[in-house]
Parts: sequence; C-alpha cells; structure tokens
Amino acid sequence: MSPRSAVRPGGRSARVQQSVHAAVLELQAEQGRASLTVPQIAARAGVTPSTIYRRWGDVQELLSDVAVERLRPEAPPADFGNLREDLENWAVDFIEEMSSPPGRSYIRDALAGDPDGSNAGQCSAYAIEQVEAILARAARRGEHVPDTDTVMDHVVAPMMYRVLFRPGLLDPQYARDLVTAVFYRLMPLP
Amino acid sequence: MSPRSAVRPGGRSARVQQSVHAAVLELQAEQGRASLTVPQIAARAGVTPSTIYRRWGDVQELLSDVAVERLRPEAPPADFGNLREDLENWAVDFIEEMSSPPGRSYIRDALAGDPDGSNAGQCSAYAIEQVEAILARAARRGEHVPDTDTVMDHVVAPMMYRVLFRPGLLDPQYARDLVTAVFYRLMPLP
DNA sequence: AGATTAACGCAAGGATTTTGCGTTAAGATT
DNA sequence: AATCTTAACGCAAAATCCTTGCGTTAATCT
Repeated sequence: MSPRSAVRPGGRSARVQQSVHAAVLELQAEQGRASLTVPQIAARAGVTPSTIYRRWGDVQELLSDVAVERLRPEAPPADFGNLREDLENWAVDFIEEMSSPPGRSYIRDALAGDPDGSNAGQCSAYAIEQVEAILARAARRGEHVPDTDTVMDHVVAPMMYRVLFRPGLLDPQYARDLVTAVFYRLMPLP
Repeated sequence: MSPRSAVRPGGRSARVQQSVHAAVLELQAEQGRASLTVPQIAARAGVTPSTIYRRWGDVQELLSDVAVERLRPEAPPADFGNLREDLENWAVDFIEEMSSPPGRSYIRDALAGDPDGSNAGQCSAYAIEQVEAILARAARRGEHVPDTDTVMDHVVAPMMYRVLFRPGLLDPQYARDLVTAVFYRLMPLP
C-alpha cells in the first residue's frame, strides 16, 4: 500500500504523489532523513501539510512508501548463460545495493513505516521475482535448479539478516559463498 | 545503548527508567503501540515529558529500548543431551517467540528506533550467545559441530527474514527443517 | 562531609499534527 | 459531451506535541 487507501490513479492525485516523492528524495539528499518533517516536505512539494497527513498518515509511512519504490528492481537479472553465474552475479549486485548506506536506509525505512507489513512483503516479492526469473531461465536451458524458497532462505535471507542486524560482515565474496553453498547442497549425496 | 548516552546507573535515574519502561508495557497492552505518545507515557510513569525527550529522544527510540530488553533471552537453551535436539528445540522456541504478534512487534520496534544499529546488533548478539552455548556444549560432548555463523546464516537468518518480510510462512516445522538442513550439510560428501 | 555535575521538574515558546469546511477535479453515468 | 458524484485537496483554527532555558535534586567522587 503506497498511500493509505485506494487512491485515484490519475490527474491531480498522481501529480501530488509525484511531487511529494520528488521532494522527499531531494530533501533526503540535501540534509539526510533524520531531520525531515512533513511541513518541510509539503512546502518543497508545493502542497499543504494536511494533504500529506491525510494521504500517508505520518513521515514514516511516507518514507516507507518512497523506500519501496526505490527498492524496486529496474531490470531483469543479467543473463550469463548458466545458472551459477546468473545467481552469483545477481547476489553480488544485490548485496552491494542493499549494504550501501542508501540501500540500508531504504530497507530500514521500508520496514519502519509499515504497520501492516505490506511494504515488507513487497520487498521480498521483488527479490522472489528476480530469483524466479533466473531459475526459470535455467530450467528452460535444462539445468537442474533449486527451489525459489531454497534460494530465498539460504542466499537472500542471510544477506538481509546481516544488512539489518550485523553490518560490517558484508562483502561480495560472502554473496558468492552463499550461492556456492546452495550448489553444494544441490549435489546428490552418495 | 539504552538511553541516549551513559546514564548514571543507580538511584533516581534507575527508578525513572524502570517506571518509564513499565508505563510503556502497560500502555502497549492497553491500547497498542500505534497511538502511544510521549506525554501519555510520561504521565503514566509519573515523570515529565522533557525527561523522556532528553533521555530517549523520541517515542521510537524509547520503544526500541524497551523492545530490546524484552527480546533478551531469559534462560540458556535447554539441554536435551545432544546437538540435534538442542538446536531443534531452541529453533522452535525461537520461531514461536519471534513470529508471535508481540514478538514481531518488538523486532520491528527494535529496528525502527535504532539510528546507529546498536540495538539491532544487540538482538543478533543475543541469538549468537544462545547458539554458541548450544554448540559449545555439544563440542564438550565430543560431537561434530557446525560454525556459529553457519547456524546464524542458515537457521536464524531464514527465520528472521520470514518474520520481517514474509509472515504467514512460519511454523515450528519450518524451524525443524532448517536445522535438519544444517545437519545434512554437515555430513561428509563422497 | 563536602564538592561536583548528571539528571530531573517546571514552564514558556515554537513547531507539528489534527480537524472542520468549502472547493476542485477525477471518474462514472447518461 | 454534459452532468453527477465524491475522492482528494487547500485553508485555517485548534489541539497536541516537542524543544529549550533555568533552577533544583540527588548520584557519584574526593
């Protein structure tokens, strides 16, 4: 749920949403998100504060809304011709994006202003979508592929756990090692 | 960091912290955490709002402080005599606590009002402490044990990911399956 | 016991949030 | 295309919350 409830999709409402989002991004870049206030965002966006309060409720829900939009993947995962490289490169890109200061900030904002968990669900839906694209492509090639949930549990989840709870233990090699472990697990036992 | 900076540990400061924490828990139980305000908490605790503002900054940091305290394990993991059962039972307890409505609420609060990530770090430190206790006990018995990080990455992280991002996919059997997978991985390959 | 100073209470001033009401314009109907 | 309905907006007043200066209390140190 971007805005508080179903919003008229076009015209003035769309313009307001766009200018408010743009104002948030501008002000975040200028002064960080700690000191953002609704009246300030409203002034920059050219709307009245009450418009923001009625539509988003408070600053956090607005920031959560903006964060989810910025976390949406912009392109399908790159195709390297085989599952292993596809997964490894996607995981490395993912960890680099999510562990960067803005990435971590967006994740925390997305979770913080999300009373019903729908924004968090959208974040995982983005990751699932990307993983499934990689797995489906590999399956079409005839490769043996793990379940989506296996990749989510053992590649995505460990990375996100460290982003949220253990920053400082994150580097591209960690992402590669997690992918390697999934392939190791994929091999048949004696 | 519970309070904003080093706080005098005893006497009046300790009483204020205790009564404020108690007030938060009471009001949370009575009316949920969405409508909590600092003046309301202050009134219930018998202190002035400025005391709370100066010590915790805002409602979120206070809630984060309270949440971390409630997430602290109360006892060391139960001893069933072998690693497998110790881990399985601990993981089941963990998932039940973390996926319950209050558990999820505390985790989200702990993350939300935590500008520098220290409260989040404390949460993972609690889990690490419990896991290490289980592993050390098994090692003393002479059992073959996985690394702490392996358990954190492939048991704790997937559970926490689902708690935060995919509620509805959580049950005790999932916790057991994650532990099973770690043991499967522990077996030597041909 | 006395000195030092962190933490608290009070109260004023400033900023933010809420709310009622009139107006605008998006989407539906004919 | 003109009209109707009502969601969304702007404005402004009122309520609430947050900040801050200053005097007081009491925890800690010597």
